Amino acid sequence: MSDAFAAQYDPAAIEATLYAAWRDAGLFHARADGAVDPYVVMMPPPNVTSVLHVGHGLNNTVQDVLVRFERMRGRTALWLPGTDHAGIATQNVVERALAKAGHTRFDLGREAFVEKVWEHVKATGGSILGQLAAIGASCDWDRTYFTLDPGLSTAVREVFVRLHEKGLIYRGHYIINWCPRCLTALSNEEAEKEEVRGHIWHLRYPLADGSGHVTVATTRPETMLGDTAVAVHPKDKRYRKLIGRKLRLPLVDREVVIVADDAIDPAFGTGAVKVTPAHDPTDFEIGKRHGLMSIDVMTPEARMAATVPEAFQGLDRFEARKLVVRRFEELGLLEKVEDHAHAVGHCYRCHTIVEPRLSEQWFVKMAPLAKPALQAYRDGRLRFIPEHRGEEYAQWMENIRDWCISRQLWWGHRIPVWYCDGCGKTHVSRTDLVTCQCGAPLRQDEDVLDTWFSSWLVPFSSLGWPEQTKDLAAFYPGTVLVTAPEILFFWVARMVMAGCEFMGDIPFSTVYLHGTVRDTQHRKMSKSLGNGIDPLGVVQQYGADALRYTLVAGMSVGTDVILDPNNIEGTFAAGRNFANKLWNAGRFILTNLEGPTRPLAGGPSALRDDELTLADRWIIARCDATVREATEAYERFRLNDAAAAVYRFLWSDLADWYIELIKPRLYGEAPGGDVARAVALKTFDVALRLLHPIMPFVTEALWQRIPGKPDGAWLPSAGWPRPDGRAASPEALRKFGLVQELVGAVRTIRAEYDVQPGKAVRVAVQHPGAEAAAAFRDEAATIRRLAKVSELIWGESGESVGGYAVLGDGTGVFVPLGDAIDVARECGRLGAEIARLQQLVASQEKKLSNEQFVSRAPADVVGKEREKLATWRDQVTTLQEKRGRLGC
RNA sequence: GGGCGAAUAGCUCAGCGGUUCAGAGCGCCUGCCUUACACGCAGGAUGUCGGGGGUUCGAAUCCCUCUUCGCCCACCA
Repeated sequence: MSDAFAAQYDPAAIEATLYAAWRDAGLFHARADGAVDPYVVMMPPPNVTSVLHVGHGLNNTVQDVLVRFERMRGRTALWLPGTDHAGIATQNVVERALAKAGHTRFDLGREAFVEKVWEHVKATGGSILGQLAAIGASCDWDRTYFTLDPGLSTAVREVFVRLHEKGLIYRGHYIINWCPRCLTALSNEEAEKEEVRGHIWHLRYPLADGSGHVTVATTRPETMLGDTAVAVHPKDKRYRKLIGRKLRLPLVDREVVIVADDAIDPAFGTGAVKVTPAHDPTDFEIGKRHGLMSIDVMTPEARMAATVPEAFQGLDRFEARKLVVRRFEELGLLEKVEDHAHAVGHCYRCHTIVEPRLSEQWFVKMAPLAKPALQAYRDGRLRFIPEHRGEEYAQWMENIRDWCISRQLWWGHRIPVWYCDGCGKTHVSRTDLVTCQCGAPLRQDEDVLDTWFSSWLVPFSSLGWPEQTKDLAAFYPGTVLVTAPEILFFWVARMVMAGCEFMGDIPFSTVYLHGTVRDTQHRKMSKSLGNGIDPLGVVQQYGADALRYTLVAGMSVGTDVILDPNNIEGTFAAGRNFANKLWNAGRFILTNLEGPTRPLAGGPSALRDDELTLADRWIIARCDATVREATEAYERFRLNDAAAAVYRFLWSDLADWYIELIKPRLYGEAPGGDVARAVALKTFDVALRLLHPIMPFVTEALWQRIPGKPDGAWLPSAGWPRPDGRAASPEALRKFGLVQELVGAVRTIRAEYDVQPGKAVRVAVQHPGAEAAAAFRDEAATIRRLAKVSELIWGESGESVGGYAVLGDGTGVFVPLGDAIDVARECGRLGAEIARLQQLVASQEKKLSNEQFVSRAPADVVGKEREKLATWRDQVTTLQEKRGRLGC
């Protein structure tokens, strides 16, 4: 450590050094041998090429706080980091780079392209992990994984083969979500439904015999080029007679039949539905039931294919839509157009509208996997925070649909399936195959697996599965999964299913879903909106602790974190200021240790009561209460409460009061300096530990300077403070509370009467309660010092002009101010105060004269209310006496 | 179309086992460079706790309803 103890905390000067020291000391490494009550957190692996954004910042700060907390409590804490190869996203990045040079991946060919992606990943990939270090993330870097690592790839194949053997993986022709931009199939989850305001067109299809027409309603007129039927409900009287009749499809001049199908809702649209089996899932099912033809009318890029009339060929689907509508209009077959809002799927990577498309893909049968995963939730073995998220999980599990896992990409785990063109056999294999048993060469399936097909395995694949490793034995199942709600279904739910299927147990028992970081208009932060906050910029300018504190203090269970990208200073200053406050409090305590002090091996309570002042006992009690509050808050994931508790203790109690009032003792102007030093140091030490999970750097920087700290000891492994029964003292809290009230009252009077800051005043304390009297005697020096009081008078001061106040326990406070004050103003003030109290008295009397209340409310409640009334009455009497003496 | 959250000081939010609960931080106003800190100290103002109705001796706190935001799910073309 540098010896500089500057008046201003400089995070940039110490963060990197401290982080390296922790890492080099092996503090973040969890040993599988002799692991103690393991606490395991799987980091949601960021995309390998991504750059840290504030969402990552929030997610990883939360994980780090939890992990540091549990590690300090002595548990073997494993926070396992990794990166995701992110199939579509990463391939897109490299393809865009190629496009700039005027090339496509097809120009390069598969092998060269994949090589290129690897180059890109090796050159730039994983830098996000270094960025996590910059915010203080205490992950076990020795175990960092990449989803394309050999070990994880083995796990992927193992899982594919096992599921296939169980009949849970199959290949088939179905309507899937197709992204015409990424040129790949997507899962249902990857096609994000978004409300789109469009139109619904009513198109007339003439009957083949010219005897009339049927009107169909559609939101996608261009698909009519691929219609092979019109369907109506079998019981729909309007159309019953037409079932089986033929229609002549305009534009394509094809005859299509009218079929009856239960899937049709007679109440919607016209009750007659055009059927396009190749471009709509419902139509596909109808087509299967009625043996209809499927005509694919689009190319992979969603242009009109060679299967449509020449006039439409090559047109983009939306151009084709316009043209179809125009043609219908020209033919007099466009009945009407209505506005219509409906949910349309968008590619989650490039936001292009997905096209439902018939194609051959690989699927995982999900229902059997969902069963135990749902059961775990129903049993209470898997819990969600906030709780209501569990219902979303359950709903999804209950309505689960099969998972399309094949992607028409090149970057990813290639599907471990080989086809023989000789004998036609299909081989599913753990190892690469070259030749078929029949002697013919094999060719591997061209597709790769969905990126999530590797990430759903990480709770065990990252620990060495399918090998039975020590890590796996020690750290599976894990403990908590921390993430944003967005990937609940993509990742969390699937991990639970994989854990149940392959490990026989859920991978974690708690899912903590924190909010999303949004701007003040509640918009998600994103590059395209330009409303993002660069966490690394914040770290540079304000320090990692300020970033972390702001994120943690701003979050509460179940709500989003709102930050203002247009007011970075206002957003992060509080965190920076707090770090600086801490730094200066520490600077004061640590530089005032010269002179005798007490070794406090057993904690503050090791001091004998008779050598502690009221203030000492108070701060010790407050410290102890803070230990309880903070610990419970961390345990309950109420990180903002933990932050607030320690903030209050450090700033309001320790800095504002205790440090101020022990100054005379430290300077040798009052006895007990050794005890004050010991108490200040010890309570400060405790506070540093309590705050370390949230603000690791500044706490460590200060803790390293604590004298007597064992050589080579670091805060992350320094242990967690325990609540101490002997330290708790309600009596000290009450009594010192009265001292604070008294000081506050005098300060208020001083301010109200513009008494010069340097000028001392006298204070008369009148009919104090027993505790107040004792407290004021004990802390007379404190009162004199903090309220600038020259003399504490017991009873009457003999003067009549001055400021009055009444403390909560009824003690009167009179500050004689001689001619220096405005009598009329003080009379008014007293009058207002009396009126306020009288109102309270009146409503209290009413309450207590209410027979219903007195008889029905619990006795202790009634007793308390009576006490309140008595106190207020006393206060009124006191104030009226004062008013009388002022001659109001 | 289903399901679910949230509405409390100018801002972000606590408080929701009913009876000192109307609070915190930031912001704002006033006075202070008091030998740890002006990224500071002291003092202060601000809210019919979204509207309406109900239960109760008593409701931000429980129930109903309305309004406004937000989230999740959904093959009504």
